[in-house]
Amino acid sequence: MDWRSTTFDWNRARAFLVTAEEGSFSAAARALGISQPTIGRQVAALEQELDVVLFERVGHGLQLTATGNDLLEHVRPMGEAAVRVSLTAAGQSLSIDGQVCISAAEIEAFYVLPPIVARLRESHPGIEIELVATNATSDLGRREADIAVRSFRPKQPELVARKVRDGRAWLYATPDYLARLGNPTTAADLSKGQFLGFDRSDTLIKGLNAMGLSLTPDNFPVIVGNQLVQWELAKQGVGICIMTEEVGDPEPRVVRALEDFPPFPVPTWLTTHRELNTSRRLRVVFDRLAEELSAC
Amino acid sequence: MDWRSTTFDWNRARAFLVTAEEGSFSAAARALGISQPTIGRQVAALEQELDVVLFERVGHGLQLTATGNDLLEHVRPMGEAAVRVSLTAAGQSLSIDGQVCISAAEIEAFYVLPPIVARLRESHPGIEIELVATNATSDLGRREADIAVRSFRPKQPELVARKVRDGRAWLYATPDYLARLGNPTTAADLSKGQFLGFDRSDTLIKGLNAMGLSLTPDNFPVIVGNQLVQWELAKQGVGICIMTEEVGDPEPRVVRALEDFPPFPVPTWLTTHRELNTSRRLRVVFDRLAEELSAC
DNA sequence: GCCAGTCCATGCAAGAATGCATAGCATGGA
DNA sequence: TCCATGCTATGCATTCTTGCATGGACTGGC
Repeated sequence: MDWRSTTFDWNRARAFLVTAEEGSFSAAARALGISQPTIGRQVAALEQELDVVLFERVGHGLQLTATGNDLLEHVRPMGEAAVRVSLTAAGQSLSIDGQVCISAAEIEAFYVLPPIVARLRESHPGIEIELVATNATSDLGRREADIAVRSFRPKQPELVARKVRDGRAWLYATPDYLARLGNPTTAADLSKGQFLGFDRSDTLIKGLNAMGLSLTPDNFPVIVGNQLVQWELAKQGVGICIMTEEVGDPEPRVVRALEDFPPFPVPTWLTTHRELNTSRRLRVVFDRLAEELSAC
Repeated sequence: MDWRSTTFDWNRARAFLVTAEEGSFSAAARALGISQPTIGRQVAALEQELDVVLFERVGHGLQLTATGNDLLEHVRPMGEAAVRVSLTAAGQSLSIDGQVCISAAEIEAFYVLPPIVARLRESHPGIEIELVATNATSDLGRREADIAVRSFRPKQPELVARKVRDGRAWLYATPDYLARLGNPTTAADLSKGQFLGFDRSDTLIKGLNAMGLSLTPDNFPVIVGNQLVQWELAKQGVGICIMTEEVGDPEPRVVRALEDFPPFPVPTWLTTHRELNTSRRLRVVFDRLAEELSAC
């Protein structure tokens, strides 16, 4: 599209519109809350810009010319659209109905979020929730999600982040598997165990070793990207899996691998984009998540 | 109407519209012929003004937010109306069809203008002519007429005026009436004559006396505001009437009252308002009138 | 006919918007 | 991996716009 044809000053068009509707520069100035000389000059500038005569200055007051009348016919819908823009913008901060997309790791999405979302839907039926269960960190900057539930603080400084919980994770395995390992009681006993890993990076190894274990990539013969599948494998005795205590403890098929071992700290961070400050809908969901996640 | 709701900067709305349509600040800047920092700052200012987030700045390029999309829906018709404004304004100088109102003194409207208007209508059928025959000088400032045909230069400096003709007027009466006056041959002989006047002001008396006559209000027993009626009275022998030679000479019922008396100069001025410079229609009619009136 | 009220036009100083130059950064291809 | 390209963000000098104060002119009522 060629935008050159709209290069005339739109504010001057507004000055013309309000002047024509109100009947005088002074009245238009009062209506818009700006000064009368400004209105007069804006209209004069528009006349010069479009090379037309909009008003005939006739002593007291103005007289709309035929040309001005023709133009007014098209400037008026411009103003009506502007009103809708303004109302829509104001409504964005007020109307609560609409979609909110929450991204969370698979475990949270499966075990933690469903009851929270159910209660939210009950109290705010107008808010539609899209739940994205992925271990990949959704990019809030690209609006892949509105709110992310993560176990780390986001790096981007333009995002809004709040730590809502300090959780704990333990190592779990079936009693059967542990028996095969010789019922380990110390960290050293686990160095021959098989662990379930997320990927081939050594992030998890380093983390576990920092807690006192001494593992190598050989301890991770099974790599499963999907955390739910990983947990299912652990429950079937394939190996040792790290899991938050809220999920691991109630599971009858597994037990903690080392009872006297310190837990792994797992913080929960809520992250959202800047619209938190302007969208009431986003604020409602964010606050609810923060409240519920801190409580559980 | 409450215009407060449209107080946001319309130019910023345009910056937003073009940015959203073109996909980037730089592209929008090129399309509008202004600089990229300006576009970026205008959009940022609009976001702050409306308290919404329109774009997510994500490295290379921008990402329209849901809010931005909602607002775009209403800004787009604003832009479409703006295009129509621009096209209409440009068309005002180009389209020739429409009305033109010509004001003229009764004599000109009756004897001179009809054939001119007929030829104009033939060559430009799209131009509709409204002819106002009145001795009162129409106020072009108030758009009571577009073009005025007058025998004097307008006082208002903001009007466009051109002298198109130097005509001459004489004193006419019926031979019968002149015989009753004793067939006058000098100016002094006419001081007992009965003249037909327009009104009770002494403008006409002063003018005639300046030419060498010596008249008083007593010489004007019959006052007729309508020039056509006045001329009809003269043709029926009621008195002496001043008339342009184009009208007076062809009339068989009257003769010049004083053959050797110098004629009264009667210039013809065409006057119009400032739109002559922007309205092609007005220009066509004005030029045609100037041409035809100078020729006759 | 006078006077109060209201309107538009203009000079001047303060404030805001703009453009240029440039830095910083992400993307896609050799 | 490096480079070329195109994007956004920012500092600074300039230009443009705005508001205030004021003058001049017209309208309507007493």
